[in-house]
Amino acid sequence: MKGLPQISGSELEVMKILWELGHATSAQIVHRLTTTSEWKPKTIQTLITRLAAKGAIKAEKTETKAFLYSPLVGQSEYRAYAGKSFLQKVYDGSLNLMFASFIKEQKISQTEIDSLKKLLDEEL
Amino acid sequence: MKGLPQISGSELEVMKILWELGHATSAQIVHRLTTTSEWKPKTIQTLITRLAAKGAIKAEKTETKAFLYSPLVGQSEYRAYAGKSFLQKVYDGSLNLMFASFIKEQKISQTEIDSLKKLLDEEL
DNA sequence: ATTCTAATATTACATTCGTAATCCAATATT
DNA sequence: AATATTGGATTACGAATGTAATATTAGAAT
Repeated sequence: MKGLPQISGSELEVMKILWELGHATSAQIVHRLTTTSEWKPKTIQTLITRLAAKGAIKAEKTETKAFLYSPLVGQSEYRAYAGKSFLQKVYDGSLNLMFASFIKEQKISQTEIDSLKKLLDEEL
Repeated sequence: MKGLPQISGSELEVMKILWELGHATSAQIVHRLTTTSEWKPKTIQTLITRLAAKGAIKAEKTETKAFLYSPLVGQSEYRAYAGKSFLQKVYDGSLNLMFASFIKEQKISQTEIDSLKKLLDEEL
């Protein structure tokens, strides 16, 4: 049971794409991110490279020169870890406190409230 | 709508003490943190100084040489901001997704479930 | 008044992050 | 084959962070 590699905010945007697509070439990633962000292609390349160096994604050789990248860290795995860290860091681990805070701060619709209550009911 | 100063993880530990005590001298902060952490006094001093430089806390002159430090950023203010950022960054803003994730990941007791449902009911 | 001490201020230094640019090698094009 | 293009590797560089040490200065003690 090791700790996940540290994934920075910018890097996370790359991860999101890989989580969505399953795998992608750097050209695909660059294409997506240049339309949704202000990053230059080289910047995106750097993020990809760093993620690979950290072991958060793997780069597979293909017949062409381009690698095919895929996530080695799963999104829910990441979310669980990030959530736990956040909870610990900001709320000293108190889930209730955190929920209360979120419910108070974010305006939350009746439909959302209902669906959350349903979620809680299922949790038995 | 300001934009809170960026508070790092280590710095946050100092903030927590000030939030708890309302205000404190550096000696007090150092005392607390040297017992609960491995940090050297000088390290803690640095954190205090940086927080002051960032405008997260204020340093008031007293009759003695020591300053009295107090938070300029409130804990709930911080939590609201940190929570919103986390939600956006990790769940792309979906509160439901996040809650579902937390409920699934953290083992959550029946009492907690009940108290959360109560919270949701109050939210009308 | 002089010295000791404790608090603040200044400086340090490696790592990570954001944000790229340059260099190099392997295909695609002409 | 010669060249253009493109993907990957290497290098860049400042800001923030973690973690402190050294230097200075203002009160405390003698």
